[in-house]
Amino acid sequence: MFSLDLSTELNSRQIEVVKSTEGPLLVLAGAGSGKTKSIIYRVAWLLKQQKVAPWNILVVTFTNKAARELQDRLEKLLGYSVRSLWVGTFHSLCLRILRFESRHLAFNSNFSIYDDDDQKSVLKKIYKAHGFDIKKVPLQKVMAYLGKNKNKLLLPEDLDSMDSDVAASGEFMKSFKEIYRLYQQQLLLNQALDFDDILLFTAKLLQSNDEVRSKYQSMFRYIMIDEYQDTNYAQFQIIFQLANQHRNICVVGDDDQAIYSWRGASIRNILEFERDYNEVKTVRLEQNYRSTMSILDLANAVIAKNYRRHNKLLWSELGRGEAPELLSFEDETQEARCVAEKVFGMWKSGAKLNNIAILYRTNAQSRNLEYAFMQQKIPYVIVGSLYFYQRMEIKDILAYLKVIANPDDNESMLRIINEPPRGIGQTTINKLIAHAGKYRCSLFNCLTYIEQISEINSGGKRKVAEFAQLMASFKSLADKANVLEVVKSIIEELKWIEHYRNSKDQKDISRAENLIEFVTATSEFSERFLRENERLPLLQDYLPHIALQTDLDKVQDDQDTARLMTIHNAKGLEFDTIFIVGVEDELLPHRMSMDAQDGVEEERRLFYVGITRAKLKLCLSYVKFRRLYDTFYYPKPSVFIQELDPRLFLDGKEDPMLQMAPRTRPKTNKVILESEKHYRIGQRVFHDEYGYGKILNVDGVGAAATLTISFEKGTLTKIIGSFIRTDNEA
DNA sequence: CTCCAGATTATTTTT
DNA sequence: TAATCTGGAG
Repeated sequence: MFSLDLSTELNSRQIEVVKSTEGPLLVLAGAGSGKTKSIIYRVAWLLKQQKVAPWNILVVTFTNKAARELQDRLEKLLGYSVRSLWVGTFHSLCLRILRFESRHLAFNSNFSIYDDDDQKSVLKKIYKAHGFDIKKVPLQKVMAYLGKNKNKLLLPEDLDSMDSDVAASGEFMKSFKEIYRLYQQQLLLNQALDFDDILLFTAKLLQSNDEVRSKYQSMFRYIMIDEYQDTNYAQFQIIFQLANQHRNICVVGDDDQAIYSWRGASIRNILEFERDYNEVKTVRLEQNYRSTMSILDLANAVIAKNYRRHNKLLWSELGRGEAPELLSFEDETQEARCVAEKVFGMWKSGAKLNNIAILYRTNAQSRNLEYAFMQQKIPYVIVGSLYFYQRMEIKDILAYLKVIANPDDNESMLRIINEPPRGIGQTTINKLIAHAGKYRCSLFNCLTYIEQISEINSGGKRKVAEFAQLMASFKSLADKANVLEVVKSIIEELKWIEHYRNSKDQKDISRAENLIEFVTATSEFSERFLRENERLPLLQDYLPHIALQTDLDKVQDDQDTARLMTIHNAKGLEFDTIFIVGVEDELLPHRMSMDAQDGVEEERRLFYVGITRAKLKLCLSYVKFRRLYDTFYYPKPSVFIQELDPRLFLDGKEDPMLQMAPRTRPKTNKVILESEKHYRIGQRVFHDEYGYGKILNVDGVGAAATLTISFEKGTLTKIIGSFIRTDNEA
């Protein structure tokens, strides 16, 4: 008889997490404190000891990868597979609910899912059709606001009754509301949801429909949420609704690792869990099983400077270890070269490259590193830079699949109607769009009676008819055949591989390879689906799965290559050796986040996340000279370092840079000296006549510099530095 | 449709 | 600075 041996595997706090199954439980789990392990044992305990049925348990993770890993480790522990357990991301959970409950919605169950690119292209069409000015209503800002509002569960009609957002001026808000309304209308017409809608409509459905709510409430007797610090309001509401009957909700997280507030995540959720749910039991996991004490001392010292946090102190029994190193370099090139040399040295003395990671704040920083690694001939991979499913050719074939499953999806239809080129030109397409708009039908629908559309000339008609026939044949295949057959058939019929292979462009060659990889991925899905469900995987089974996949995260783990990535991407990972480069003011903390206290605190958490990835060795570095676009400047070491006791670092000797002695340097063209520099790109400034604005470019030095400034009232102009004021002067 | 030149824009991005 | 996007011309 299987029994769970908790005491040999877990510490007393972790056991408390496992056994406190009834009522709300808040687990404050520091970095590396074995929280995933605790969750896994908790699920196993519920299943084995409490005899809870697997379908009564819901575990929500933040990434597909984490979900898969959790499921795998659980099955390993139990020794058998538990299929009916609900393990997944918020989006996958919500997608399942929405598809199943579609009769309560304005969408049919085959709705498409739009990613950011699709979203952008829908918005652009709205701009064009309704004459919105991209200068006055920036697309970026609109997209950010769309997300913000949806994450707060605010639909266009909710905005009217509210006072407009303080940060946005009246005119922007007026246009935004209109665009938001039109955008939702467009999505409905296309039978599509964007990522935020998936959460939004699930939350709304659970709030408004008693029948649906109580069905899921009674189903989910035990709920566990990982990475609770990164949940947003919509996710909070979903969980709040689901947990309201049994109230056996366990949230696990670390407020110190909240680094996604700019995506709508609210640190409030974890800070105020105790207020949201009464009679909460709180368990702190502070013992770290990852890093040596000298690394944890640094981590503790860094994060202690934050105000808005639950107090925690990490400790481990792994010994003091080597003290973190703090290095300074002349410039980025030297920094990159030295990091590469160090990595090379470790590699030669037997270290595994896949135990080494180099972390940076912005993607742009990877270039120097890549170059240095290439020079040293060190194998490396950049983690998470290019997303497989975001590639052009992959999005193309996905668009085919989407249209076949959901004929109302005009957005995808427009993407493929002439891809690969089949002689259906813009003129014909415009006529089709006009016709579809006039008769309120989908483009797909128009294709089927193309002969009756008099505006289109006979050549166009013939081409369109051919295309319509092709799509019809795909559709009938998709109704009954394995999705793998559908994918293969599309690629073959369109002669896609040949099309790319015949091209002289190197990019097209790799596109052909990507298509083949897509077939492989489909085939893997098909096999697994057959095994688990004992029936043929249809297109409808594949699309929801694939829509939520971001990366084809396989290969990498086993290859012995050094890892380069942003600090954000390093979250949840661990390495023997960590380098963090560019630990400078205006880079970490990033200049764009330095205006607000909250922004700086989040940057500090980001730094903390980076530090706590290291198991044995940590090396931080900054440079004295850096280039930003066409401007040169002398950065200071990050405040996050300056505010620390230097003895936390190797040698502990005072770096001259850290004492901030005034430096004298030869004047070079375009170089802005620290002592003279008053203005930086992105800085917020004030002008008596124009009001507040943001510096777009700095030409020259000090008060005499010519500044290009975009003022919030809409003026864009060049001004001599002495005519404006900065916040520091105010 | 395709190509080129000028314009534009540059933080992070679990889904 | 440099990469990507856009629109107009051919």
